[in-house]
Amino acid sequence: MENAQENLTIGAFAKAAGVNVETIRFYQLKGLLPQPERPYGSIRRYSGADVARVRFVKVAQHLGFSLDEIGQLLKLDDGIHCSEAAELGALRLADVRARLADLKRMETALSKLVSECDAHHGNASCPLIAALRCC
Amino acid sequence: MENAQENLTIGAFAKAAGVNVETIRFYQLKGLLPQPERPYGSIRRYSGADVARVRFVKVAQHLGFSLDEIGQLLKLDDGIHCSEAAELGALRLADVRARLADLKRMETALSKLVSECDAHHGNASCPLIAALRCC
DNA sequence: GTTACATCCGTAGTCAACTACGGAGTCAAG
DNA sequence: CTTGACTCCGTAGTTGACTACGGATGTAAC
Repeated sequence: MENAQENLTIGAFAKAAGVNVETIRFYQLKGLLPQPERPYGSIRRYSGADVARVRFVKVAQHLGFSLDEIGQLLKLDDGIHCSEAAELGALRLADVRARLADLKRMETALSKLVSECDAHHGNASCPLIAALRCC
Repeated sequence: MENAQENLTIGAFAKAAGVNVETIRFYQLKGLLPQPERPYGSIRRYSGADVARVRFVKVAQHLGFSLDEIGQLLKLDDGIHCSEAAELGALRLADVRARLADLKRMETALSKLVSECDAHHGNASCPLIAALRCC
């Protein structure tokens, strides 16, 4: 199944993967994609497996993994190094939770200030500016 | 009150504000700090008001404002442009909330995957890797 | 008055993840 | 067999918020 596309040129490959051609080349440079064979100084060809690999990268990125970490995950992509993968996932999770806590703090502070500003009518000084100035 | 430090050199100023000397100069370049007078080709001097200004920048940064936005806020720092400040704050708040939602989605997905990995003992393939591969 | 440290200033480098450019080579259609 | 699009490849630019460098000058202490 899903043997739809083989022998793609880099342009068709990029389109199939939903990224720019330049991104493909960038990923090759970074080692996230193999440099494909190039028979007799001609053009490189890509397969559905390559498309899947780029999708893997994009999904992982969406979960907060950096390209470096995704490179490590791709090395574990034999399915048998689950604990290593889980370890990377746990690191990411911790980071995501830390950022979440940070953003929640921002949200609390900002929404308080904005609503104070909205309620502010007199000639007292602006609560938002005052909050920034005082601390 | 708080007339503690006047006539600070840039080094003392940076220390008092908790940033590097280079950061001060960078802020001057960006227009966040005024270029102070320099009598007869000598050394610039800074006051407590400058320290307060840098603190303002740092507090605002912590709430998610970019340096550009902070520049705008500083222009409103007369306390009478509350609605403009509130508008900037509302923009930031919307952005913070969007990022919050994004991170929450990441958190949900990642924590599910990591706990599945932790519960994974057999020789089935790694849930995390599988999740990245399939989508 | 000399030494040692601070300041001045412009330019360049850092990080991540691309994006853009440009000149050459290759490929497919007509 | 030519035209026009695509590909190759290396290098450079982008964004934001700094950080580093380095030679010249100022300044404070002894």
